[in-house]
Amino acid sequence: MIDIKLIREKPEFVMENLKKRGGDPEILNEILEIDEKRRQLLTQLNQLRAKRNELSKLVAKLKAQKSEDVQKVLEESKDVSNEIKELESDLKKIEESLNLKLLYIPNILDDSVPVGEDDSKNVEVKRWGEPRKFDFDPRAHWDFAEKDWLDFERASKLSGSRFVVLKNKIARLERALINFMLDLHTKEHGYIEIAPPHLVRRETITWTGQLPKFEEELYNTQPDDLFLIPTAEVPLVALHANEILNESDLPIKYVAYTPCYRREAGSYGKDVRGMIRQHQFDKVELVKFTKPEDSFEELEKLLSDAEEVLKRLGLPYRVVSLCSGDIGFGAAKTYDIEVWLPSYNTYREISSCSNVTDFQARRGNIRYRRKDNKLEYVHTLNGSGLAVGRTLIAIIENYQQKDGTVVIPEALRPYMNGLEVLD
RNA sequence: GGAGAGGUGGCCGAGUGGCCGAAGGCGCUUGCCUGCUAAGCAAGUGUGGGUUUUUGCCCACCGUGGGUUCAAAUCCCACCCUCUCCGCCA
Repeated sequence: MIDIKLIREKPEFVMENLKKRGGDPEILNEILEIDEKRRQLLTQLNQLRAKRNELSKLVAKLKAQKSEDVQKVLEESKDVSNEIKELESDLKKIEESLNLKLLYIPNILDDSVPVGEDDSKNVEVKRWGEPRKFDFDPRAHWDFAEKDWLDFERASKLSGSRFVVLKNKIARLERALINFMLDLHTKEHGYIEIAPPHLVRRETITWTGQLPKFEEELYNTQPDDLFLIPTAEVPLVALHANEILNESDLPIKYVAYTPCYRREAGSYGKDVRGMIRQHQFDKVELVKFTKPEDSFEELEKLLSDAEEVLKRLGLPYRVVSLCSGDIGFGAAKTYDIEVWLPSYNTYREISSCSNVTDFQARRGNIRYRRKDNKLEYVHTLNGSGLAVGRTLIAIIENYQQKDGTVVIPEALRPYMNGLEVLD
């Protein structure tokens, strides 16, 4: 949620921002119109309420004096009260419609975000590592299904398309990856490990921005109206909703491993082969709460914490800064980390690191008290560190050998009981 | 699922119709005091909104939404949430 005052005071700025994202700026005019109406009504209402308060005091006073004028004042006050009731009901409707519209406005972009319509305008920031040259035809990860590692057929028997069953040593490698990532971020990067709920309330997921706009992307459970989390970002950010944090506690850094559940509505036909795009995937997520003045610096650190995972695994990657048309709804700035995948002969997203500034803090009312006792919204940041399923794919594809076996990256061997090769 | 208790400011907690935006305590800020720290003393300290050039003025907020009343933290109704005990259960 962005500040209504910003829309009121700099409408052309907010409009420009919306255009850069490819949104329709007309909604802003609607908001301004409703806001104007709201303030008029509020002024009128406040005057009436002031009058009622005054008359009520007068009643108390006259009653104490046993004055005969009481009856007249009571009647007048009753009239005022009725008028107030009507205006209050009008105001409520107006505020509901205003709030709903505000929930659909995306965050303000940082100046450094490249302007462009789609992912072709994303800007590469850096590269690390060299894509390996194969002296044989490398297999795509789904070709390893025949080794009885990945079972797509049985998965679809159980759950439909976009699910996979991991078997044997690959299942174990997945578990090793999770532990490796959690250990790295907790022991070396200073994150606190959290094991959050995977089902959350409608309210919770509104705080973080996935609702109301992206409901069709989420799995909803009935009859309790709980949502399966699409990312651990949701419960991690919501941990401090409606709280006032201490300045001295910031930045707060959390890491959590969870499965993520996404309906992937609107991505029909995309990445149908293999396990690149699944309805359920494992992810280790990083979340930070920071002071506003620190958030962009913390984004760079968050990015580097995520990059470190790929460096230790020896997987070549590049970092791109997402352009205005490709960046997410709540983000002010986003870096994607893309890992080299031989099967696609290109880099594919494996992590997304964003500074959400005060967008979620406003929605979830997450503030902190400065030394001068003033309250201020924190900034929230999130990033994958990393998407585990895609990391698994990257390892299989990048570390495969001619005989169909896969070398285990050294950093993972302690988590695999010293095993060096998957066969 | 059954029975009960409860949701008040950053925290704890008092408050059953007007004198309550709310006692008291803790915490925090500032000043004094003190070799240092701690303690002590004094003052200050809720949030949000509208309006205003400023000082200010006004309004709302005691889980949420309705209702009763001239007037609601306080009375009534519904809902949400938390806790305790019992049952069931990994």
